[in-house]
Amino acid sequence: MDILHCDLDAFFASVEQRDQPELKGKPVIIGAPPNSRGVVSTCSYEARVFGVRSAMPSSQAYRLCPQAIFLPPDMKRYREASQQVFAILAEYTPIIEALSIDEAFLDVSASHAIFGSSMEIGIQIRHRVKTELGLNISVGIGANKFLAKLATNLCKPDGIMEFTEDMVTNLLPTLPVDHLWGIGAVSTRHLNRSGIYTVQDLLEAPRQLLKTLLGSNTDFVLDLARGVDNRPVTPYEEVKSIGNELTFPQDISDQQVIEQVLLELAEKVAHRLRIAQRKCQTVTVKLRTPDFQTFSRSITSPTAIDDQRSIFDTAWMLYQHSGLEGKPLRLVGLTASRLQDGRYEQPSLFSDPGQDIDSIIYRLNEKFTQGTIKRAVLINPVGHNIDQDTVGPKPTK
DNA sequence: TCTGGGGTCCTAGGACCC
DNA sequence: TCTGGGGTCCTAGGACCC
Repeated sequence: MDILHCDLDAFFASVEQRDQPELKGKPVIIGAPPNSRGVVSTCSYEARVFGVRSAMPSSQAYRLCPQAIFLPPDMKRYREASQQVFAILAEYTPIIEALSIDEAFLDVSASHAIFGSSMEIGIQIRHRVKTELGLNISVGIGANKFLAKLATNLCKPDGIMEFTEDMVTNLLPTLPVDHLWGIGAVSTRHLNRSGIYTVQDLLEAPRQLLKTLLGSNTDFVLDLARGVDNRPVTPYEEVKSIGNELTFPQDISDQQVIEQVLLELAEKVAHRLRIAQRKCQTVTVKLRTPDFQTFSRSITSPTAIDDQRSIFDTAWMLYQHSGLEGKPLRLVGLTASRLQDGRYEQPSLFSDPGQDIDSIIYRLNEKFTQGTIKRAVLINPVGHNIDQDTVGPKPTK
């Protein structure tokens, strides 16, 4: 029982209710406004009573709870609060794995001599986060990550629970299959169609059937179903991709607008690459049509890049060869992957004058505030010569 | 009802090489 | 003249997580 899973309750909404006392006790929804195409990011428990949930379209949330107070996310404040919480967690063990801004695993196996049992540590953490930061944090305790997280999910909100050996035997088998890590909406539907609803059903199902339903995930899921999870708590993992995307208020087919959006996305991605001291070899453009079909076009080059100009030029070229040029789109995204160490000059066959300019813009923006200086929209995307066959097939629909 | 934005991992087919 | 087998890389799509 050495793994703790700590999860802040309705985090964004709780920060707002803490800082604006007039919101206490009221349904608060953090996310996109109800008349937009966006979704709910987080909502207070007062809003959940009405059936409002994370990831639900804001328009639907409004229909369920018209009296709710809708607020846009203030990520800067949430990040500050998150850092304060993580500072408390770090006092109990150095082995912390952040799952997101409001969730973490702690390996406390070496912390008992100083801080007591896992339950005692959990109680201390909850007390301190509550009294020092005014936030509720739920804590699950288990022999491994999966059981600890399961405990949190069962004791939320504002709870603490240890998932005991006895619960592995008597409670885990009775839970619905979607409580298992990696079993989402699609797998649940497939399993249910085959008469598999609970963890016990899954354990009794023919292995061959599970293989066809779950593929390579089968062994991992069967382990979880028995309460086995050997994944270690990993404090740091190198980021593998950096991307930004944008859903438009209305569908856009004007190529000049798409160009401008790609330029802005390229600026954001390039800036984040530099912060992370990374360069990318692969650029991917994501396009979503009004019927919600999503297409991607990517290209990998032997030269790693991190400047806005090169990223934009590549993205624009991919868009122009996507087969969706001039078609209405509801979303455009841009992702950099195959990341390399960006601290050293990458060998290149060609010199790129744009890179120097971007370095200057970057440093100036670092020195003042980000976005003060921007590259003007004078980039001529022509000049790239790409073999059509290397871009991939055009969408058939 | 009408679907965000940030990610990770997996699969399958084709190109290409030996 | 009618066609191997293995391995790796790239690309596109999709499931899943928070």
